[in-house]
Amino acid sequence: MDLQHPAVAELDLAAVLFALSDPARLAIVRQIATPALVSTCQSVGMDMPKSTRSHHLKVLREAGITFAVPRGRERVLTLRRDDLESRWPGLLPAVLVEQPTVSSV
Amino acid sequence: MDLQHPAVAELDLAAVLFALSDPARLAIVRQIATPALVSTCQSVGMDMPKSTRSHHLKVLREAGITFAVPRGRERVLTLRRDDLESRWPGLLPAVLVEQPTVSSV
DNA sequence: CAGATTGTTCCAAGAGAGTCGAACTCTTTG
DNA sequence: CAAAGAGTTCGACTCTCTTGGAACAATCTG
Repeated sequence: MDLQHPAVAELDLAAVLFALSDPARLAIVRQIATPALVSTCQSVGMDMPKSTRSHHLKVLREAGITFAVPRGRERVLTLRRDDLESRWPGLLPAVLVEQPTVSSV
Repeated sequence: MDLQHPAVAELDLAAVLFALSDPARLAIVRQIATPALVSTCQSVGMDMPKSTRSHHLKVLREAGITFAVPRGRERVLTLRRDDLESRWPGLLPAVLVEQPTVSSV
């Protein structure tokens, strides 16, 4: 059960974009991005079954978007902000921008 | 055969990321992004059958990434840089950054 | 108008992705 | 050691996406 995180040089843009292109995963990423909030595998995406959540977390991890560090029997999730920033500057911040609600004026 | 381009307010981040997450479409976007080069539906992605190309261009257009203007019997393709920039600042430039080749040093 | 060019649409086949229950591993705790 | 908690993996189902040939629509040209 070794956690495999791709190296920075191995990151693939298409894979990163694909991982972020799913609404459920995008929501998870936004939760992890929330400061002053320690995310674990089960603290995010609590609206879905754990097998589904585990699947999405795997996609994010293998794309190089998240980092999972075991702590006790859980895993602390963080975003690989610096790695992503060094590879595609501005990409992650752009995606994390709060979406403006469509107002009628 | 009316070309439907979504309005800026209707742009969906997940849809945009999904459209960009395909290597073939990403290559097409990079070609269209090339300055001093007028792109048309058949000048891009010449390595694939035209029905496949048409499909990818439709995905990009409906996601709001490209704009197609009829000119004679062809269509001139442009990127909706300003629209995307106003919605997710920095996103498109980040994606268009030239990928560094993985060198062994 | 006939023919060539540009691009779309339709259809079918194959591959891929999302969902989720059930069984499993690993770790902490009593 | 037994039980509970956190995550993963497996398998099956469904749905979507990609691909590409063939037929079609629209436009320019001779």
